[in-house]
Amino acid sequence: MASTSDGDRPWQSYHTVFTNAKAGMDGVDKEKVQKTVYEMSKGSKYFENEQRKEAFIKQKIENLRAQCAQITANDISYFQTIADKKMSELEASRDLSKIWLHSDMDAFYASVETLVDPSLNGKPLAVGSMSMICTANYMARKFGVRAAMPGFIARKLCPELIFVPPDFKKYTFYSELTRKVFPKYDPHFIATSLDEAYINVTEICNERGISGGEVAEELRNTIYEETGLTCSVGVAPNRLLAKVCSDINKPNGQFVLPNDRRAVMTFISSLPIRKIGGIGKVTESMLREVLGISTCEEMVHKSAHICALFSHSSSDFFLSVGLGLGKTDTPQFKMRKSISSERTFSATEDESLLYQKLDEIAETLSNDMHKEDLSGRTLTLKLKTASFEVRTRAVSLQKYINSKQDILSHASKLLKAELPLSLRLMGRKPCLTPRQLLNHCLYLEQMVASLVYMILIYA
DNA sequence: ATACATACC
DNA sequence: CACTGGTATGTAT
Repeated sequence: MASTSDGDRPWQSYHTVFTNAKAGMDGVDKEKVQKTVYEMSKGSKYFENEQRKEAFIKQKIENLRAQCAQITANDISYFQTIADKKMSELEASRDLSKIWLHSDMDAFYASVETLVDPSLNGKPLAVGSMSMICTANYMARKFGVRAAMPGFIARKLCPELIFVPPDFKKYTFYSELTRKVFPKYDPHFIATSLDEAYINVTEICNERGISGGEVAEELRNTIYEETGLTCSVGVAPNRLLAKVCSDINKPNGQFVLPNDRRAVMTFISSLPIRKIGGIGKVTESMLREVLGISTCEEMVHKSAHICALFSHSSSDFFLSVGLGLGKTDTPQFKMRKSISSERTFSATEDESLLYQKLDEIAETLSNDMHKEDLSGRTLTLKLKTASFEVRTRAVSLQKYINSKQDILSHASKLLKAELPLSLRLMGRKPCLTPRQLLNHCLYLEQMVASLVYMILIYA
């Protein structure tokens, strides 16, 4: 376990997400990046909060381990029966008749900025600020700079790094250009963000008698002609696998996984679970440290343990991943379930300033809701303290609301109720720790059933 | 229904 | 100096 002591290399135990294998990060000196990120973060409030979160996750893993140790041979045979039944049901649902593309623009925001200002060409570029980077171009990634990294750390890793502030109008414009291409291949394509989409090309392939790979080639060329931007594409029998595939030959590349069960199983057999959308840092650690699972195939090997330790929805998901399954249908209509607005500002203990911030957020939220003719009846206030601790407080109302005044009055009540509480929490160390609120955010949430009601009112 | 955590871009 | 913002979903109570 402890083959190296943290005393010698403390940065090794700081589990940032910044050193994961990611497209364009091949030749990066991970040790150096890890060390720099650690050095820049250590001692900060943010860092301390991360340590707290890590300790919590470690505890969760310990609990799971203990649970795992209690499982008897009898239990295992019982859960193996459950797992086998689940897997045969899943297997029966396997659909290899569809060909899905996942299209993913390469370093999208950075590429758009370079397209608009060619003088940026050939330079390491980050879109974002000293606080946060949205996207880094491939040259910057060579230094370990990447999305979700704070800019001041990125500049340490790459002093030449050029920063460009985000301009979502531009990205939306180019996103719309790409979205004019997709319908030629699938009128019901699914856009998941400004730079990503799923395209069902089954019919086009049949009509024109060409392969998914050929469609992908053509689509990438068309997107380049229409936008001047490159993208990468994955081709696979389902959306989950197509997404994994689009990352394989990034940038400006594609990868085809044929519609063949053997090919899928071979692909899955060595695929690290972290490559799967929905399996992040925490889930990866849990599965690896409790059950020794690191590849998708091992989900099947440990299926009994998975069913014994995890909920139905989790175990169903893990087993389907182990079998290389994913969604193959096009959901008819995706309705939004929530709308939110949040803003980070420098920590303050001034209550009138907090109410002023709340006012601004309520205004933004109300405007956003009116744009889409939405209203909701569950309002959530989100607060982040100066120590990065996040709290949420919610109320469900009798009526649906969307006016600034309604939002503000209910949110203010929620905030008011918190202010003495944060004072009490800090009560142990009087004067020294003011009730600072770094950040507060406002959510208006809508229940699924409520949305139907809303449409009746507003549509 | 509420609170909190995880994940994705 | 400086660690986002928007949405969905899972887990626990």
